[in-house]
Amino acid sequence: MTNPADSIEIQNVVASTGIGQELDLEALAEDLPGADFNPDNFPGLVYRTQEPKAAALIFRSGKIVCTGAKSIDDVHDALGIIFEKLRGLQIPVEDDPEITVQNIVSSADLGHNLNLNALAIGLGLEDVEYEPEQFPGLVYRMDEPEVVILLFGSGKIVITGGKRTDDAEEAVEEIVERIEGLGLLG
Amino acid sequence: RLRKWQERIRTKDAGERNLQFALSEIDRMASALGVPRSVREVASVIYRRALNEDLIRGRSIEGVSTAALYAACRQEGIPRSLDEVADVSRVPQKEIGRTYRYISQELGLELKPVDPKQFVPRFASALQLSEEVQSKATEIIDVSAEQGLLSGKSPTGFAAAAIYAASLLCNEKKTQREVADVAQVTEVTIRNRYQEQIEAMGFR
DNA sequence: AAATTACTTTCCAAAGC
DNA sequence: GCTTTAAAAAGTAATTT
Repeated sequence: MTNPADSIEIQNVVASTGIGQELDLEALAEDLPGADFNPDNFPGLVYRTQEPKAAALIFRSGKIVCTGAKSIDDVHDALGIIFEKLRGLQIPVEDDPEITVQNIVSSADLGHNLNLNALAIGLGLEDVEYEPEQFPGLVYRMDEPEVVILLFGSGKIVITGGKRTDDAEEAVEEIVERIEGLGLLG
Repeated sequence: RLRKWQERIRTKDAGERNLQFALSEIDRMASALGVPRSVREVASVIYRRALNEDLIRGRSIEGVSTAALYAACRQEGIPRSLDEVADVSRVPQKEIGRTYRYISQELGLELKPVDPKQFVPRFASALQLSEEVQSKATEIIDVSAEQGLLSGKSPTGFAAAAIYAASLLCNEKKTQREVADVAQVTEVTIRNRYQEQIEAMGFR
């Protein structure tokens, strides 16, 4: 018996921070090789780090959004690289900018096929969105922890909306408990 | 005070005009889809409820009208696919789906997932297939759904494959292309669902 | 007819329209 | 609301080989 919680893999971490300094993005786009800046499309400058792989959106206000990292450590490493790059360009960056994790996307496997039709009714149609004509996954909004879970017929799931690593773990335990309680887990 | 009173009249008038427009649009789309008058009335009730609950704000009247009609068809057990509804609407399919999910949630419609079997009579008659093919298709849907093959699958594609399979079994063959056209799915989808369903039925 | 690419859904922050 | 960024799940669709 493998525990579904052990199958959890973090797929993406979204975090925000700021250097406490206004930026001239036009100039930065020139000085940062590989930077994408299209102010007509989007006000942020896009910069990608290779190792760890992540993408940062850098704004005129000095605020930064980091996404695509596979762990919270990777978020710190990727942002650390960006902070150093900016310092190298003579841009003053706060000593330890506060980094706030905004969202963690994880995947997991419940290990059994799911009858999504029965699950939609069992979990309660008021908390569920299941429209297989539009998307194959069942969308379940959980109250505690406050996350959104996408459940698929294969038993694979996606947990998103949480800010702590523990959220995914608690969510998996809770959803397994609920599905078992309904007698709908293999 | 007077200004506020005038404003109220103005919004009420606008609301009335908009309601009239919405109801005429529901009527127009319902006619184009060939749904019975009872469904139009259900759609009208849903639209009025959405209006009373102030769900139209930030959304187009057309979008809410179409979503109300889509919901009404489902509620009455004679669903139309989003593709079919989009064909007679002025708003894109994506917006209809998003608006439907919103009003469905807010009004607490709690509609169950669409049952593929509900498409069988309409698709089969469009293909001029017999009653025998219809009941065979229904049986195929029941058996394969019981074996868990339905989870996550599009109800139109599932129904289309069952109809295709049933037409073969009853010697009233329709091509995958013919079935795909009435169900608005691709031949690839029919082929994929067909293989699974045949297996589930114990054929082949 | 198989492979590839791309789009559907969920989450979140950022600045500005 | 929208715009952009990232990532997974699985189904469907449009292209390409």
